[in-house]
Amino acid sequence: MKSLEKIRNAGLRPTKQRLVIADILLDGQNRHFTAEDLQDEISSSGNYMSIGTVYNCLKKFRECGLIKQVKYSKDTAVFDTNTNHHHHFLDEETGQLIDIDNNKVILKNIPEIPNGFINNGVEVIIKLKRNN
Amino acid sequence: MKSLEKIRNAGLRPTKQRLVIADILLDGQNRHFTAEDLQDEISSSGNYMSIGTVYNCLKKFRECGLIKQVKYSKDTAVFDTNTNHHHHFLDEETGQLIDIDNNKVILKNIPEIPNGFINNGVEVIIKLKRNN
DNA sequence: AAGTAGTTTAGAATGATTTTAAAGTAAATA
DNA sequence: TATTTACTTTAAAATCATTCTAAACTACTT
Ligand SMILES: [Mn+2]
Ligand SMILES: [Mn+2]
Ligand SMILES: [Zn+2]
Ligand SMILES: [Zn+2]
Repeated sequence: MKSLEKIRNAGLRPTKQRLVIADILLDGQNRHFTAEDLQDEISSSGNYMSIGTVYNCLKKFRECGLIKQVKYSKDTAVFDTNTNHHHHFLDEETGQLIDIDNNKVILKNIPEIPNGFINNGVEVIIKLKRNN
Repeated sequence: MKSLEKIRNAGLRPTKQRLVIADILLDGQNRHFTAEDLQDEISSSGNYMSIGTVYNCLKKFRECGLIKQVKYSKDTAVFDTNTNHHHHFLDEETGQLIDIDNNKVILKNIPEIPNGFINNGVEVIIKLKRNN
């Protein structure tokens, strides 16, 4: 599917900037990146985009489910092009994330959900340390 | 154990400010709080402390293992007085955390650790949504 | 008591993200 | 197609949590 269609299907206006970002991000690869990482890739691809627009686009993409955001990697916002329910290995030193397929992790016990709430998704983080 | 001992045992100098904080935090209750939350509690207890000092103390307490830090709750730093290995319920709307005992969660499968790394701890987050 | 290293503080600096408001563009309407 | 409307982009300023700076202070050592 073309970037134009993906953006239209998501209910967003296909601006030049959103198309540039969609071309970079929505290529089937699973990536974890910051706003600045993306701005650098945009530059490398021969385009220019203000950092404000990068943030605006990422917010819109997130809101309509084209990407996700990961909260535990770095102190800066990290986005994730893998929109499936999945888990992560996390190298706490560097913030590097590696995807874990949902079906690779099986929880035997899940504790009782507190009163007034419902389970809205389980996320497993396996923290990693370099071995030597 | 008295706050003075706890601080000494942790290898820190028992300053007036660290004692005030230890009195508030290390009372056996399990709390999740921000630097500003703590500064408010310090004020309520009739003491004054600059926000810089609150941050300095929390950093020292964290470094010597008297408290932990949770990375996925809010955008601001959240600290945790429960230093045992444990998991969390997370209300994503509010950032509220509820502790889950380590033994309440059993993982049946853990995927193979990537090459060059070792497992440095598994953390489970059960996201919650208000039910109605 | 004197010296040294560590700590507190107000205020400045930092840096990621958001806001502002003006100019530009996509979609809707005539 | 021309006009209108709503949304988007942008540079620059603002925000805000956190860290840094450097001077005054304090705990510990000798
Ligand atoms: Mn860069
Ligand atoms: Mn407050
Ligand atoms: Zn991922
Ligand atoms: Zn906790």
